[in-house]
Amino acid sequence: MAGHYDFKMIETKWQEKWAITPPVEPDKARPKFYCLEMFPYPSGKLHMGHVRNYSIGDVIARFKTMSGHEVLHPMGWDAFGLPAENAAISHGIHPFRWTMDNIDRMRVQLKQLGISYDWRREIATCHPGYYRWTQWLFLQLFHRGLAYKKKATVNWCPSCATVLANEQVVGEGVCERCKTSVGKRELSQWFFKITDYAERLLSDLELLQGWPEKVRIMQENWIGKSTGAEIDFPLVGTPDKITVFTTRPDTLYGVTYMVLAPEHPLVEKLTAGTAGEAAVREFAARARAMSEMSRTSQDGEKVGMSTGAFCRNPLTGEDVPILIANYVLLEYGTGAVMGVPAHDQRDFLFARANGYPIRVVVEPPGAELDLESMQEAYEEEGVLVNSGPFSGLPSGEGKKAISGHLADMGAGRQKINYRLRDWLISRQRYWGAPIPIVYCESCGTVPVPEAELPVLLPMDVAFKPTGQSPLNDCPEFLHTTCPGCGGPARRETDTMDTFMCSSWYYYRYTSPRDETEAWSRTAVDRWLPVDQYVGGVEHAILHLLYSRFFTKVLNDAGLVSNREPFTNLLTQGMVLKDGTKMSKSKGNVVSPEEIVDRLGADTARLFILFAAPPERDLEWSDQGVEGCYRFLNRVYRLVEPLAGSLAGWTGSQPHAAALVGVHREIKRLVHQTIRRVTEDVEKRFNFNTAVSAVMELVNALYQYRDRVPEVDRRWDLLAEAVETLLLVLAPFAPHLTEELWQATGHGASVHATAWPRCDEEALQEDEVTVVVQLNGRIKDRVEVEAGLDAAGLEEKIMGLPQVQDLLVGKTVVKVIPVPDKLVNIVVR
RNA sequence: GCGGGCGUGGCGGAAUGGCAGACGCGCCGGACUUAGGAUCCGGUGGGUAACACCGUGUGGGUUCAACUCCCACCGCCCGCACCA
Repeated sequence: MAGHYDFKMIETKWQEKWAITPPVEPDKARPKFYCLEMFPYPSGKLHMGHVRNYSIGDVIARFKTMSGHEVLHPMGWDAFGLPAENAAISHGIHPFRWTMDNIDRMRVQLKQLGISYDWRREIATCHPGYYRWTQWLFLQLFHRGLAYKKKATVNWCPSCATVLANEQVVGEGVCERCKTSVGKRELSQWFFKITDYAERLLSDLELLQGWPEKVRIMQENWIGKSTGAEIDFPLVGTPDKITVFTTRPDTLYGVTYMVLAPEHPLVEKLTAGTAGEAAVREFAARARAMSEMSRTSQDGEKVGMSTGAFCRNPLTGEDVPILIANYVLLEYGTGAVMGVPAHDQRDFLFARANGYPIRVVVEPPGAELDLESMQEAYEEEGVLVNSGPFSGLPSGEGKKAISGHLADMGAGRQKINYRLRDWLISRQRYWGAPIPIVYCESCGTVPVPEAELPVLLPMDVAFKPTGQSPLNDCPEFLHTTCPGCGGPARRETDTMDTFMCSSWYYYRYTSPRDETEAWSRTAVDRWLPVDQYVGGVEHAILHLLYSRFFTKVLNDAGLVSNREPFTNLLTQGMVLKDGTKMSKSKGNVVSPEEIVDRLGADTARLFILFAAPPERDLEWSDQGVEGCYRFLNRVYRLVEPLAGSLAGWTGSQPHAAALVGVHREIKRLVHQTIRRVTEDVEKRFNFNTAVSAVMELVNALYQYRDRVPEVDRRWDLLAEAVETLLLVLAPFAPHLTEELWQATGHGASVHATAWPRCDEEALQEDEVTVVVQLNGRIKDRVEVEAGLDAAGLEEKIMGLPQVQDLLVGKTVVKVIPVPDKLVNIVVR
């Protein structure tokens, strides 16, 4: 395409130069800035979401560098995981080979984008030099009592043939990765006690003021703290009891039945040998099957049946029937609920449908509830009634009084419950970090000593879709000796959830090649916490919560100094095409490779930053990309022909006071642009408006060039303007700006040059346009001297003849002057 | 159901309570040209001959002044979803 700049030549040239001589070298004297983007899974190809993620990160990193920071900006690969193993099963390629080939391809693509990564720090989680430390971390948790193995009913994805953590079951009970409906299995698995940290993970959210509120709220809801009491209901006729968790001990007098989850262990005991045993068992089986299916298909219908047994209300001494019902979950609280139909909507629906009595014990202040006409449970605060000695108390006080009384009786206690479950980290798959544990007949479960790490993943294994780790079929791996007694032992064959590998990688970047420790304490203390983290909101819970958990454990262990890993978080929106997410099946995928090849990396980056603010979803537009390409060409055509003339004027900054007319206006616009771009990048992350500010400057410079005769041009001014243009555009379009920077006579890299400073004096205006309003409606615009105070402005405007004309026949009620902006005259 | 977000030209999007629609795309016109799907210049919310006037999802409210703040509602998107 004639007349277009040769982006291919320029981009290749600078990428090669920067690879040999990085434009910016480390400088410990500068304040640090750790800029991190979520590392990708090496699927084989970059997609537009990656381009967006890394373009945003690169603008921030380059801007911070130019603003005087020493910036850590690393990249790596989240390289363990299922797709590699599935490729092995279906195509016979070894996961290692598949992953490494993908990494090689994607690295090339990333380099073609010109992102300013420090490639010397590149890591891959599947490298033994990395996963050795993932295993070491497992041991740290193990030794602190935070890793344990237990038999449990766990989420099982039949398609991935492995277990999943609760966090990996999404939507209507489907697998986070493959969207297959998740089932249950009874398995002995390794867990991390993240629940020990529930309270701190919750309360420390307050420290994360640099995170989007949305993400903090999502984590808060996920942790799901609820405060209440546990209450014991003795079983009639046996020494056993049923314990319930409730947030409403004030409604204890309203209990008309007790409900157990169908899977509750007491159910068997209560019904053994009774006439209803078979029926109950059948119901429980059916409920279990139903809960495995989509929960929403039940449409919230509440069904249950009696066990025939009774328990005793500890306060009233009343015997209440024990039921089982599908709406009680074994996993939450104690798996048992006291039924208070008058004050809990679920109990209400269940009681109404199944004919259980409803007893009102809380009434709204100054009103009475009528059982007959009640359409729903009354769940609000109120005054206790029908509650023995507690009647008359407001429900808040009733809560305290009743729990206090129960505590005195030994029948209840304060209790805080969390929705958060422990993190299941075992995976029955090959392509992950082996769990460093061996099982010995005489010593039991034995951790592999640190000195023996890494537990290497054997390369020569068979890949079969069995639902068992291929490591089970690998005798060399399986059989080992016990580190304790030296006797024969068997290795753990499960590998770790890949989220474990990605929960600590940002520490490893600080000392990526260290072979003696996971990280150097000095390096971690220098760089952590991450100052800016950028990534998709889809990681709001899983990755970010796990990383916070790890950081707290490491902090407790004295291994890091920071309490939180990521100070500021930017969650970018998705890249859409035709209103929906790009996907192969919809055929609306735009390949970054093709865009870079056809229009260049600078264009691709610029468009993706310009098309929308970062948090919002971005609609891909082929024409919009062309527009950005045109803009960069405009920059090139503006600067390149002037380059020779400008070369002699580098660094010149004509004083604003020495300029008049159009020259002065250009000077002002140059500095307005500096101010706008700086604020948009630094404070608001509004890269779209930053780019538009630069576009306005370019438009103005074209006008200046075309309208000011060559003899009248101020070359010193033009040089300042072009320098500024290149500097503020550099983080967005690093290659073109570097090319033009060199062409205009600069020696050092534009990326190593200091960010321009806004000269306040240059912003000064002599005259401003003031809007004249009548009752808020615009009637006129007037040029007045800048800086007039309110009184001066009012006097000036009211004295104008055209303003007086507007006021003929009207009475001025009030005048509101806003200096340098407007005057609103209120008339009748 | 609960929690969060978003509704502005033909489109993507701008607007510390103070000139709605910056910037870009598209479209229209002009210049240059053998040519233009290159480039440059101008125009472009609706409405009108021109004014007036009407315009930020809908209806209220606060204010001298509301896209912006408050209340109610409608629509779309995201998260959680029988959490006791």
